[in-house]
Amino acid sequence: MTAVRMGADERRELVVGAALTEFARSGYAGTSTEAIAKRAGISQPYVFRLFDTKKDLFIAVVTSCFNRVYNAFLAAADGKAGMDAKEAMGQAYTVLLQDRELLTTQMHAYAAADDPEIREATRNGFRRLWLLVQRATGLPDEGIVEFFATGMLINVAASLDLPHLREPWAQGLIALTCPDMIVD
Amino acid sequence: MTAVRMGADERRELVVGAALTEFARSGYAGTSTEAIAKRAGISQPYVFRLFDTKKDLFIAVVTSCFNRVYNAFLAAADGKAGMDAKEAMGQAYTVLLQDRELLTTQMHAYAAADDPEIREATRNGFRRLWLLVQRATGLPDEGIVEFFATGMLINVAASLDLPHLREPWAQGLIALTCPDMIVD
DNA sequence: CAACTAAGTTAGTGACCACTCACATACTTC
DNA sequence: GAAGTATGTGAGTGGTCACTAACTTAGTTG
Repeated sequence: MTAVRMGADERRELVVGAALTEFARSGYAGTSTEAIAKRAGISQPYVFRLFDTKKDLFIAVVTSCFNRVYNAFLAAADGKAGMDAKEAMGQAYTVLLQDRELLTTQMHAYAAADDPEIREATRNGFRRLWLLVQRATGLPDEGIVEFFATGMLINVAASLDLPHLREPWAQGLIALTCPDMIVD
Repeated sequence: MTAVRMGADERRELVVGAALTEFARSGYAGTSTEAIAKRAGISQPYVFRLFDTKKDLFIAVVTSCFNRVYNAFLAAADGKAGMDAKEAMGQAYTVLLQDRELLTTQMHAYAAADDPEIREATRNGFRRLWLLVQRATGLPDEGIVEFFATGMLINVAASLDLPHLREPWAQGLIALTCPDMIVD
């Protein structure tokens, strides 16, 4: 059986999407290239023609995640400044996080950052975001720190699936950081 | 060759310590029980006599991490309340984080929380901390959220090794969240 | 249509890994 | 000192995994 023929770049994007789903669930070390290939609908060796190593693929996935956040922030802050821009970007983040894969992959990237190449890719994504928020809001460091600190707490809350945990402390946390995630 | 004989409980603690080091570096899926056994100075099969599964061992490690933080917070807040208690616990956290293993293991626990058993253990640790901080400070939810949000940003910053990154944005982040981690 | 290139596959391979089994050796207790 | 129990090991085992080699098929171009 042969997959429908496709340009390599297009196929690569498709594989990155499949890999995102798998890496989000099981992390870098816990995901097999076989699982990714199956989800992408291609043979497993072909993954290695498109990406030299599993690590390269993981880095491509992480980079793509950060890019999506970057673009969403950029669009949200367009024409705004100061607290207006900050709030717009915060809002944009909670919308993005409806896609839990984006978020868990981010956590896996931080966790896997012991590896130098993965660390550098993750750093680059994070730095680009930081500088963007700084530029778009013009706020002092305290404001940027608060923005990202809240974001990271949201990530952890989602990792632990707190929105589905019917306990007051968890509901309070969600209500204050990302009310959009409340389920009922 | 046979290891010096030891009570099972004592040996278990020793293995948890060795496993902490290995899991911190490579995460749950990325760490082999062989590596843990080697570090602990025992045979690999004996790991499985002490802990039924690799997952059980990982959970023991995660639980032990949270317990260490819990005890440190408890001691720091002793006899204090309100912002005093909060500051004391924040200070205690930055001291704890001199041990990077504690912190990276935490990140690995969040990342591995897709597994239900690991998620529950991690949740339990997090909840215990949250309720302790709430009780010890008596602050409203906003204050607790801010405390943990900052903590999570510190975790990420340490994962990305930002203290060693000589860039202004990173140094600013560190200076505002955990100045104790500045290296020079 | 022949020569070439790009897309994709099948069939491995060597290494590793969680976990098991059967056995050995040291303490304890009566 | 014999019997029992807890601590520990050596030698597998079935399965998985990242990655490779060699081949096929589909477009493309002169």
